[in-house]
Amino acid sequence: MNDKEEVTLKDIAEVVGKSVAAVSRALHDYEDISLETRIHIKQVALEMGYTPNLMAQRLKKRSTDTLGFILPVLSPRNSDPYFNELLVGIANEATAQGFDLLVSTCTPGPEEIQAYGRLLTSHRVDGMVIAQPRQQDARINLLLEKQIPFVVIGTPNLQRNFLLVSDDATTGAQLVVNHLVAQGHQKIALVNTPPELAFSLEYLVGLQKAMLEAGNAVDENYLTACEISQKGGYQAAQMLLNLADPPTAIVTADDVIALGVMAAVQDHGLQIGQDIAVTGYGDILLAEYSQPPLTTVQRPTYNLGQHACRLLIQRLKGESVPEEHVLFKPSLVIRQSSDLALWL
Amino acid sequence: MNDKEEVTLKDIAEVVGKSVAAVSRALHDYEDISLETRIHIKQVALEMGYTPNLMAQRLKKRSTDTLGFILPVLSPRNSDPYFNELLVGIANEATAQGFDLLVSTCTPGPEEIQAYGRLLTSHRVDGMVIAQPRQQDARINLLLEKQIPFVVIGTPNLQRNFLLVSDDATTGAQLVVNHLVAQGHQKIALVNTPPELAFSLEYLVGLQKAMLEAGNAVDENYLTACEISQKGGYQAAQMLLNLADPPTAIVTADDVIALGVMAAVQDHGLQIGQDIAVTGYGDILLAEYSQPPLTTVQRPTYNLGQHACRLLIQRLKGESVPEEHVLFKPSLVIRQSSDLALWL
DNA sequence: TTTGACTCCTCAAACGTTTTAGTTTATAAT
DNA sequence: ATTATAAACTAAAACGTTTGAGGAGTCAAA
Repeated sequence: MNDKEEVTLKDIAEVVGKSVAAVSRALHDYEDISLETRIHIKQVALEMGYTPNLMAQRLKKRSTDTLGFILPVLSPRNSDPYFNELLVGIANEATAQGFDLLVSTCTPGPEEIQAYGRLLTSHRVDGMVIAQPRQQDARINLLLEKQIPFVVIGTPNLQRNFLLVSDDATTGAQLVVNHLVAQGHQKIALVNTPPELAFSLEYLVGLQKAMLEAGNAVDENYLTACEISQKGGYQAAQMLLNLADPPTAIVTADDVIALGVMAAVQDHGLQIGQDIAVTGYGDILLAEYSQPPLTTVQRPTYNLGQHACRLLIQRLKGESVPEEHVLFKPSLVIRQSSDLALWL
Repeated sequence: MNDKEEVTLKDIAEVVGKSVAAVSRALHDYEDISLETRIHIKQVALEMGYTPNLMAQRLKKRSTDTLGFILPVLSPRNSDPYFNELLVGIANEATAQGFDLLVSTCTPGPEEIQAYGRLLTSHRVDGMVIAQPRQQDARINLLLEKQIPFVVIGTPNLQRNFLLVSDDATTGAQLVVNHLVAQGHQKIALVNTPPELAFSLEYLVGLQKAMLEAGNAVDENYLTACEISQKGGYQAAQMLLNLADPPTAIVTADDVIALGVMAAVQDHGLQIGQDIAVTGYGDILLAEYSQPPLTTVQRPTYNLGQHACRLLIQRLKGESVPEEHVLFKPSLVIRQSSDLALWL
């Protein structure tokens, strides 16, 4: 009846006529409580609708069974589908393992590190998930310094001792370039993600490597970058298309950018996939339904999140983590934005 | 040096030679501690790098300053941009107000209610944010029954005593239909969201009302619905286009659905915006960059999340909440998918 | 000298657990 | 009759904080 009164161990203890300690031990299946009593206590606990007070447990155990994840947000409206899929992967795995997930947002920049500090302070979380690492990542330094367990979801070009789950951007870029070269393209331009991202370097390396192997020169004017948004892609593409000698293919380092590029190309009066090829990276759901459908590199985003979370929890539980670095291989998804043969 | 040792009130008390109680009171600016002492204690606390142990505070205060939000996820890959924008709005506001946000995921269905139960149990969160309410919403019943504070982000057609922030789908639908009628359309079809959503009913009502006012008959065959995904929209559109007397305009209740519809229309060899009009709802970022740009109803998603969060926190803090229901007015964004004049 | 008021502080309980170090009782071995 | 062993439990401390009640000291008024 008395809905608002929480049932505590003490209440149970009174009912069964045992000590609080006995009740606690019984519920945790300690062998030094007789089986009979254990069963009885559990029964009573169930009947009384007992649920342990998490805060008390956490205070005592000095751990929170909670992970933290900070969503980088460029602007209120702008949120990358990549992070959502990642978030779902992380959240699902955390839930499956009985962990809570604390999500915060912040715009990348100087205050970002404060947001992290806030979360790390006061035993709010046991560990953190870091996405989209940068070349010099203050967040990683902070976590290393504070000795908070964490896992990074990013690219393998980070050499440090921490858990890392990544896709292989270099290979991804090579797959794209090889495909375009096979389609007869020589004038291949790049719209990369911002240079401070660890990803960007790797993608650029892959592109250059593949171009070199194909005996294709890399035109400096063709190498651009922009923030990860349609707008950024749109503007970058405009620039490329206005060059004296415009490219015949535009490789982008992100599907969201590619969508912007495609809009610019179309506004320029060109036919995507016929006059000019466009490719993306990530294979977000929209890639398949864009007009025309976008050739892109499939990144196992959900699995990245899931696996990262799993690794982090393993480490938190003190289990030995089999591999510190896990690398997912990308694959190319060829659609009409880059393949003439598909237009028939 | 001793990095891992947390500074506690006791440590400070020893240093300043006062009691733990005095330190606690000083840090909370109690008047019964002399100003001098207060300043001194705060100074020392700062120097020692004291941060309160949140779990201890929460245990004592019996509140967590944490909100819960459960992301409905149709499938691992499929996550609606709407929820992300909502999430960002909620998370930003929560952070701004010093609240934590616990995010969980679940697929709508029978186990969903367990996910909610898990979060509500054990003082994990002080309040919940519910999005995308349904006609008979078990979640809302659960929360009412358990007497947990919550806010619903949805549509105003829910008559109950709880905090509610909503956009006006009925008006949104009317705006769309009026626009299409003005464009000369008579054969207007609807691809609605699933009927169990509170939103769907309201959208349908708006559409019917506007049609009636325009003296337009509503053809039963034109009224369809599907899950919120491109695929769903694609299939629904295929059906509509294969009718003996296909519509000249397809109104959808969600931008994501609209993107699928557009793909189907194009695969059908029709020119969107010229042969047939397509509209969406939500004005997600992609709507502007789709090909052609999508006419849609602008929903202030970020603000919905932000405002809902603000209301909930107000209630949790015991402040009186000015209005129980807040209604945001939608506006129509006309783009080429529905307006011939824009094609010149 | 008592009384009261005021200032500045301390005591100790409380929040709900978990866990260490026992205690009690019964039974078995010496 | 003593001692060891085991089984089934309990008392109490601990986690770090907050808070109501109260105490010591000072000062002024009666």
